[in-house]
Amino acid sequence: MIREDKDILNYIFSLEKKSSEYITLQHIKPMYKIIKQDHKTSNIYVLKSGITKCYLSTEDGNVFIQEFFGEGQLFGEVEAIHDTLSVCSVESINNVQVYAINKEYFRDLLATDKKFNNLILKTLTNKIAYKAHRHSYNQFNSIQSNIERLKKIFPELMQVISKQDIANYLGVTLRSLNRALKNQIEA
Amino acid sequence: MIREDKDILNYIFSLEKKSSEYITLQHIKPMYKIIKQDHKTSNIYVLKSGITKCYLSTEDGNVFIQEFFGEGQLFGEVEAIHDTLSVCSVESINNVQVYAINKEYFRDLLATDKKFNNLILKTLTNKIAYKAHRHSYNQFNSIQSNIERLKKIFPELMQVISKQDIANYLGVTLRSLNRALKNQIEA
DNA sequence: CGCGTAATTGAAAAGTATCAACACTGGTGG
DNA sequence: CCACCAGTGTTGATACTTTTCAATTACGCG
Repeated sequence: MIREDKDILNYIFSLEKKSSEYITLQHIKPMYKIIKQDHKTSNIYVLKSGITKCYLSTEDGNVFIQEFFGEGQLFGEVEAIHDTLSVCSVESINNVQVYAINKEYFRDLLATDKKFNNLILKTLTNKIAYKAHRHSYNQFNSIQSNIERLKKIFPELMQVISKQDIANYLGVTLRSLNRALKNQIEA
Repeated sequence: MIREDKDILNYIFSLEKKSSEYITLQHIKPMYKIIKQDHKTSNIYVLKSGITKCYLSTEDGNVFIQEFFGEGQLFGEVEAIHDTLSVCSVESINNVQVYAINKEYFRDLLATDKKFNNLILKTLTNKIAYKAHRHSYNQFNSIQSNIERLKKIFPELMQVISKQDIANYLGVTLRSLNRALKNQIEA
């Protein structure tokens, strides 16, 4: 559920020193919007520590959490490659450290650094495969089995992430989530 | 709903002549599995004409259609880049023509041909953005509005794609789809 | 014609959303 | 120190949506 990507993180770490003008480390408090949906982005980010949520808001005020990002996860890259306004918002959940990478520098790396290019390709395909499975699983399983699955792969779930966020991740109401949780205990 | 990708198609077309040993045009009948889930793949495909469906089957026999592919759409690339067994199955819906690209050649292109590399990056990010919006929309809207949306962006829907496939795309039962369609007419 | 696949429909059961009330917690100011 | 407030979490009752199960019809094709 909260994926990580050590390969990216290590690589960025190795770049950090020699490219300090393009890669800066930022310390961010909880509930800060690092990327705002439908806005222009000027950086690509790699999460060094903490957890963020990536979500999409609809016109009628609904929020759907696409994914929680863990260590090493990359975001803002879709916008940089595709040159569009931001697709999602990304917001810190706890205290977070991110490497902010200058967009032009990122594009440059992508064009000139084969190893980096390959890492990004892998990250993108990972994201695609992740989304495919996630959507499929969501559709066919009850709220209850979805929660059980989340708890299995991420036991600290309830301590770290608010109920509302979990509900928004599963695409259900908070009420339904609570009922499912209660039934689980009884069963 | 059925996306296309002329850029990829044109580029493959331009490569076809000089690389005929690695790129072959295949003519395929309806209901043929071009890629089988959980199997090794040896080609990457670009759809020249026709429509295919890309779907994921679950252990308990459910089928969830990720996407319908139209002209120029690429598939098998996730497996090639990531070097895994196939994530989804891809099956022809009508008569279909595909360019089958040798996997090694594809990787070679990706590493040496900057324009190609860039096209693939764009295609991957497109796919991610598409999936993000699709999943979100699916969650928050009733079956009825989902259908209305599909009909708007693809009016020939009902003539081209079976009801069962549409239901599997929306992640609902055929019964529910039929009820929604009937209500739509009455309203 | 007869067969298999696709499509349609009804009724009951299960799952979810909506609305609304109430409990718990950690801070803030009087 | 207590009262108050905002944010978060909990719970019940009811209405609505979707699935499940099952029966029937329509269609294309050898």
